[in-house]
Amino acid sequence: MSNDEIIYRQMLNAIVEHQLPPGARLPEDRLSEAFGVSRTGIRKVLQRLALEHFVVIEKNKGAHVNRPNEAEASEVLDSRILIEPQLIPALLNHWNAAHSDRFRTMVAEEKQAEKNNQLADSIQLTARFHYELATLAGNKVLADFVQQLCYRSSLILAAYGTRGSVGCECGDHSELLDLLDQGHADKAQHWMSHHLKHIKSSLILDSKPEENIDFQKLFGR
Amino acid sequence: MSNDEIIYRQMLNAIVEHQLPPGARLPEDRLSEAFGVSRTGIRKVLQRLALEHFVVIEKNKGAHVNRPNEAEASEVLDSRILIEPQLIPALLNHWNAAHSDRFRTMVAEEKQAEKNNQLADSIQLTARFHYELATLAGNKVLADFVQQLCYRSSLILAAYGTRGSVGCECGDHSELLDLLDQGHADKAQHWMSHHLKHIKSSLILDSKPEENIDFQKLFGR
DNA sequence: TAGAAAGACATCGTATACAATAATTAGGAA
DNA sequence: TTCCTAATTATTGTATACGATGTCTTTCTA
Repeated sequence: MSNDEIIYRQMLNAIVEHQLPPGARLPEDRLSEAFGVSRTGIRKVLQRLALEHFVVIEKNKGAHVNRPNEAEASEVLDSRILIEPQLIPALLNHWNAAHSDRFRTMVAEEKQAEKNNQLADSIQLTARFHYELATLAGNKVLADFVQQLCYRSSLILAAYGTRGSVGCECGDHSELLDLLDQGHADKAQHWMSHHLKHIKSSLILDSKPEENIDFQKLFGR
Repeated sequence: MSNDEIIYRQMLNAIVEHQLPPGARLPEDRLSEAFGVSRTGIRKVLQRLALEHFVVIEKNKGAHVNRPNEAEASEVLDSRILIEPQLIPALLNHWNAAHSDRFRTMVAEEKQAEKNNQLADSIQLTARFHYELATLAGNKVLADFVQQLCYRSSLILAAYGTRGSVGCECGDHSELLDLLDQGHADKAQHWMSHHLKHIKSSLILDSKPEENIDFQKLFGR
C-alpha cells in the first residue's frame, strides 16, 4: 500500500472512530510533522477526505473534521434506506454457509467489542458488516458508495447520536443473518429497512441551535 | 468559482464530451502550460478526477483518461437502474408546471443539439436532464451520486457505445415528462427503468479482447 | 475599562527545485 | 540484421520556499 494510502486510512479511522471529533481543526504542518512527511502529502490526503465529505476545507482557513448539518445527516441515512434493502435479492443469489459463518463471526466480534466498551472497534465492525454485505451483491460501484455512506453515518452519530446509539446501531445483526440463511428475501429487506430507519429516528435532529442563536429571545426582556 | 474548480470543469467537460477519449494520456507539464498554472494545481485536479473514476493515475507513470472495463460499465448502469426509478415518487411530490416547462425546454435543446450533430452539447444536456431530475427528489447526497454516474455513463458510451447511441440515450425524454405531468408514478418509474435498461443493452459489452490476446490460438498451428 | 488600530504570528496557496522512476534511444556484440 | 545493454531523456513524486491571507495580541485612545 502506498504511503498516502496509509496516512489516509489512519486519518479516516481517527475520524470515524470519533478520536477526531466533528469540528476538530486539522492544521497541515502539525499533521505533516506527526506523520513525518511534507505538507504536500498531507494536503493530498486532506483534499481526498474533503471530497468524501469527511473534512471541510475553507479557503485560506484550513481543514476541520466535518460536522454534518441536519439535512446532510438525514440525506445520508435516507440514501442508505433507499439502497441497502434493494441489494438483498442480489446478495441472496450468492449467499452460502461460508458467508453466513463469516458474518456470524463478525457479529460476535461486534458484541464483544461493544461489551468491552471498545468504541472504535465497535464502530469499524458495524460499518464493515454493512459494507461487506453490500459487496456480496456483486456491484462494486454501489458497494463503495454504501461504504462511504456507512463511514459518514459514523460521523453523523458522533454529532447527533444519543448516548450509546452506536451499540443501538448494531441492533442485532444476527437477526438479519437468520433471515438470510432461511432465504427470506422480503423479510430480510424489510428488516434492513427497519434497522436503518430505527437508526435514523434515534438521531437528535430537531434543531440544534449551534449557530444564529437568538440571544434576544434567550436573554432579552 | 475558484481557479481549480474552473480547470476541473474544463477537463471534466473535455472528458465527458469525448474530446479527451478513453486512454488519452494527460501529462502534467503539458496541462500546466496549457492552463497557465504550475503542476501543483494540475495534480490536484487530476487526483480529484481519479477519485471520481474519470482518470486513472498509475504510480510513476502518470494519468490517462479512464477506459472503463466491462464490469465497471455494467455496474454503473445497474446502479442507475437501481436508484433513478426509485427517486420518482419523491420527485413527484414537488412536481409542478414550472418544473415541467423547464425540463421541456431542456428536451427541446437536446433535440436541437442532436439534430445539429453537436455531440458535446447533446451529451451534457442528457446528463443534466437526469441530474436535475434527481435533484428534484430533494436528496442532494443521492443527486450528486447520480450526477457522477451520469458522467461516467458518458465515458462508458465513448468506450462501448454503438454509433449514435448518444442520440439513442436521449430516447425521448419528453415521454417521461408527460407521465410526470399526469402524476403516474408507477408508469414513470417503469419508463425510467426501461429507458436505462435500453441504454445498457445498447452497449457492446461482450468480450472486447483488448489485452491478453491468445496469439497461440490466433496464429498457432 | 472598552473598543479600535496596528503589528506580530500562524497558517495556507502556489511555484519551483531536485530526486526517483520509467521510457526511449543509441551503441555494440553475436 | 537482431538482440541486449547502457546512456539519455522525459515524466512523476516529494520537499521546500515565498508570498498571501487570516488570526491573535498588544497598545493606544476615548
